Amino acid sequence: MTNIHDIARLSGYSVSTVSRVINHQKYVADDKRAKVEKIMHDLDYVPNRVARDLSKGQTKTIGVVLPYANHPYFARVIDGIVTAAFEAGYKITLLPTNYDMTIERQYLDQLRSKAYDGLIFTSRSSQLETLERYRKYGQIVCCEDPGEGRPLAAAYTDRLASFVSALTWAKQHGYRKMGVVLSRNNVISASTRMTRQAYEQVFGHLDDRDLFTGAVKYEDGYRAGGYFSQLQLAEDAIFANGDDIAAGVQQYYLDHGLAPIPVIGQENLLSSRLLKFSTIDHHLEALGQAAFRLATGQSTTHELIKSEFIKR
Amino acid sequence: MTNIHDIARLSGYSVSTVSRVINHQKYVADDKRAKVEKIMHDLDYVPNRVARDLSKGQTKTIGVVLPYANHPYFARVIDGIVTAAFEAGYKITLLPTNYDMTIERQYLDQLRSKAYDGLIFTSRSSQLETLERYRKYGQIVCCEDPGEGRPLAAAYTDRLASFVSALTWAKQHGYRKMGVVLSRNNVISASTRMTRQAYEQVFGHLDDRDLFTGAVKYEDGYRAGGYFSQLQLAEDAIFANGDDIAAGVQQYYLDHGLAPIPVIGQENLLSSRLLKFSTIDHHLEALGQAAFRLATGQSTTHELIKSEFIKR
DNA sequence: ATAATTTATGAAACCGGTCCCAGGTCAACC
DNA sequence: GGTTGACCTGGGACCGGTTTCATAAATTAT
Repeated sequence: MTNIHDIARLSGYSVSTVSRVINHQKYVADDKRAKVEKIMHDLDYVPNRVARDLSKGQTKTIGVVLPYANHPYFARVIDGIVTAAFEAGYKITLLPTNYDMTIERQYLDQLRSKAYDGLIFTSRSSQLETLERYRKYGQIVCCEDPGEGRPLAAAYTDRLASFVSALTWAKQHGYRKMGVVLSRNNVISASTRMTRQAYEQVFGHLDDRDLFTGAVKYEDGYRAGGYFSQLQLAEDAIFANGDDIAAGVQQYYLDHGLAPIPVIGQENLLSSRLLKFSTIDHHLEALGQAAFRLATGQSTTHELIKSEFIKR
Repeated sequence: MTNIHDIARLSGYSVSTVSRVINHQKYVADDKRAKVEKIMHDLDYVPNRVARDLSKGQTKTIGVVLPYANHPYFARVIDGIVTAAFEAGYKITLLPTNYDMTIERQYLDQLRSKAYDGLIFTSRSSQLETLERYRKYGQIVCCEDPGEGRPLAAAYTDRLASFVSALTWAKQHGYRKMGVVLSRNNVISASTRMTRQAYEQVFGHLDDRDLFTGAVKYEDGYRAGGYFSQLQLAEDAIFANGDDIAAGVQQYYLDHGLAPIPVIGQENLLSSRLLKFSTIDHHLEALGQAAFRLATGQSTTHELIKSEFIKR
């Protein structure tokens, strides 16, 4: 494989000069530039990207940590990230964790090893403190509100506000009690925390029996439908952590000849449009774009993306 | 930032020995190994990934070329690729092209520059010959049947067979003529070629007026619905290049009070389950996994993934 | 006891670039 | 005429690892 030294030798000039030509720097005489370019072209030479990255100490690559690749939530965020990265000439590497802390730690160590210039945590299992500890090895962006004074860049949606307005709207519609579907029932998940908080603000105490957890996709929603319909707790409606999940709930009631149950979903996916139920659009592409911008910067700014409650 | 030379100096041993410890090679005395490990641990040392990549001449990274990131077809393929890559300890970089040949070429040049060990083309705009020319710089996998004797690895679904069986089934159901929705109406797109071929095999000549092109997502399907409904060509049903698109077609008819139109979609997405129309599941995760395996191998094998027609 | 292996270690070349710095030319300016 | 500064060029350290090779000690085989 031909390298910069070959080009230098063949052109009769120095490696420095060739490097200047490659990088379109000034202070190269026109004739020499032309000659070097011709030789590079004739030899079909392309500079080695890895060598450049090593020398420069940066890879122009951002790692995106996410639990699973094929999930509409993350697909939308990734879309935003990839779009912004493409425009900025950055590459995006996908880092699936399946919510395994050990694997998250591996990715943090890869950041230390200079494999990425920065990391975006679209979701996390590790403590915020852990992420902060790795902050010195590169930019780290999280997609939730880390709280005031945290030395982490963050892009997040105003979940609480949108949840409150959605639930308030539901209450005004006469729903006395709602069932809630969540993914992870733990304190790490910002979505879970905000949902509980909004629920209690609007409806009061959230009984654990009105809660179905572990829902990630349609089938889980379907199971949640089974759960809520068998329960005799008389939820008037269901607030789900995703449109596909909400669709699953509704479908269960439909399949079993039960009275249709109103649902509110999230993400404004196709399913909510087809079944015409209300949803919250968190503008995840914008979230992804903001996260990317933060990942390439130095600041620890917090950026808020407005969520939008869509009544149907 | 501490490097391998620091560890060598502090431990009193040579860089070679430290390297052996890092890579768990044999021929290091137990006591020295322990001492080196202790020092690495104390200094919180992590070997630089880029330096290793440069030295080894491989990055353990596969680039995935795709038109757009947020599309259910590619999301499923990516899911398969990422899953397989994770297990194999490889990284996946997303390379969006928006079907721009110039950009595809850039990614091919990045392969030359050793930025990736291999490239997977989930879709392409360039000629196959172009891809083949870059074959010598790394493994290249395409997701379509490149034909016999082509020096390219390939993983693809038996589109033609599944299309024929779907259309045959439709014909047996009494549909005399079907409208067809496609994304790109050109000879590069394998999906387009196979669709035309299957249609002509089952229904005979495909009139251009029965064809709606440029459909990528739900809204495009909706527009296609408008097109077909206004046309007085009496298509009995629509064969679409994706479930979400098929759903759009149906939704248009529904919204405008027209008689429901049967549709056949593709990918077995949620929309087809919710609206209960037939679809073809191309098992895209399996496709992605196969593509990844090929990308890390040396062979130019062709791997066929069976598609499945799901009648509803 | 000697030959043949296996084990252990370090020096140094190598991967392929970037970039600082030193040195030289030449026109402009005071 | 001397200083200044822009322009041009090359040497070589540097980024941080891997790997080949030479050397030597410790085992094992004959």
